[in-house]
Amino acid sequence: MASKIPNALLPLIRKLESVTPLSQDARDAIERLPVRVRTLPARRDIVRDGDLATQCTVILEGWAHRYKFLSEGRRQIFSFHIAGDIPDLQSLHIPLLDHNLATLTQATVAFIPHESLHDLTARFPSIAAAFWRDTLIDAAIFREWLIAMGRRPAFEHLAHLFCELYSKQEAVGLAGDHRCPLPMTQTDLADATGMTSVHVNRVLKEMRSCGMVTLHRQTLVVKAWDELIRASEFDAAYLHLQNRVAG
Amino acid sequence: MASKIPNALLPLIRKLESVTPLSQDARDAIERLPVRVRTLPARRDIVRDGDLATQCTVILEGWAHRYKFLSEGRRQIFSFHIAGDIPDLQSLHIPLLDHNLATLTQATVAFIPHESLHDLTARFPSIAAAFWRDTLIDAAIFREWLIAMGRRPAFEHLAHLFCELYSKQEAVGLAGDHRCPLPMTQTDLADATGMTSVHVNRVLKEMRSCGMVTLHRQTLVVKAWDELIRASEFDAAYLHLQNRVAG
DNA sequence: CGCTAATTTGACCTGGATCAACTACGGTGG
DNA sequence: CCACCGTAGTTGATCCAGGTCAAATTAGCG
Repeated sequence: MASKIPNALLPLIRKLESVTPLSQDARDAIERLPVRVRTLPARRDIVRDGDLATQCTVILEGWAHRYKFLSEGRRQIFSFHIAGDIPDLQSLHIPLLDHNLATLTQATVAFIPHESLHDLTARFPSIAAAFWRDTLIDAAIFREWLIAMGRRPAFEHLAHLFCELYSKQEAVGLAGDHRCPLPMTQTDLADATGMTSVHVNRVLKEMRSCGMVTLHRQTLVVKAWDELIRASEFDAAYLHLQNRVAG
Repeated sequence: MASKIPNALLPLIRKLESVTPLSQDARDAIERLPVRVRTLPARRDIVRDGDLATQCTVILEGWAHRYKFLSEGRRQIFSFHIAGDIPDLQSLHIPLLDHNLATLTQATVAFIPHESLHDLTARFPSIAAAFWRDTLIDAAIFREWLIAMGRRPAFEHLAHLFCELYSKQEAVGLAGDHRCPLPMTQTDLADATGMTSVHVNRVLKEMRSCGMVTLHRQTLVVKAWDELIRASEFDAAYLHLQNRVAG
């Protein structure tokens, strides 16, 4: 089932361009990367804590997430990923994984050998820079999550997360009109925000009842974007998008 | 006062080598970087949220920290930095700062122009890789802080932070014998862990009274390292140190 | 239609926040 | 050398955001 699919990596190119300009040469080189494409069921681990990675994963369609388990079944989710993301790009320079990467929904992913990526970045410093930049934005998002965890109450925290996930999708053309897919369960949201699923549920109820946001059937609908931004003190600057979200 | 000081960047080399092996050529090239060395008082901002950076900062002596303010005086600290660290290395590829970098104690720092660093990384891919790797470890530490914020109770959270700060110092020869400098106030610890200084104080009291750790006069003394590790489920793997902490 | 996972709700509890003193200590100026 | 002052640390009393536990209710889905 290994195959080269023309333009399979288009989502990756679109994602990189949402964050860094690319030359035509660079785009072509990315499209010529050897890829192994797979479609995985929901909630399937892709790489695990402790693995030694030899390839990177590009999400082509669907959602993925990174997480880690602690004792007594506690779980922390670090990030959610959409088409175009390379959630384990870091394994290129730190092959020993310190957390898990798994699908969230059914997802189509492409695997690219580290070797090919090392070769690509050696030939195209601009792509190396774009990749590095991508991992730095990843870190910027972690910092924003840290703020939310440490200093924002539950309502603002969730509101902030919704702004982020909407903006990220909007930047690659997967969202618009103040609505977007959001296929995670309330338990996932809880493990991402350090709350309880019960409390997530109550906060969502409050958001619904104050007419700000609804989350139903895997779809987020923002009824009052400006208010949501204001309530969560969201500033998209940390996402370092090329084309800033209009509002 | 701008000057080239021979071996001024030795702490940087030592730090990089704690995390990646370097060739003699690479070490020499780093030592030849043009640096502007300054000694700054405690609590002095180095670069600020919103600045466009044109240089990177190497900590040569003393401590620094990164943080961000929210409304109503809330503050979140993201990281603490010691000799050898380049806390704003990311500005090399994302010049627009999304947080503040400041000294914590009086500190001696070296500034290196982005230009020189771009030139260096172009000539030495191995150094580029080491730098990239360093920013990735930075991100790994953020993930660990996220876990602590989201899923660890206060005692374990602080214990984990102490393990991390001890290990990081131990790796570059700044700590040993289960004791190390820790010059932050209880308010700083609170803003790093998402707690209140009052609660930090009570947790420290508990740690003291159960004979695990004392923190007095800017010095951390770990009385029961194994217990501390166990209590906080600390696993130094995420620091990706070359010479793993013995215990 | 039946089974399982996800959401929702209620009752109650607690870790950590808040508020308000009070104490210890390293300067610093007289 | 000491009196004074500002910062940091300590403590007690009280409160509440969010956790815990348990039981419905609902939504998907084969």
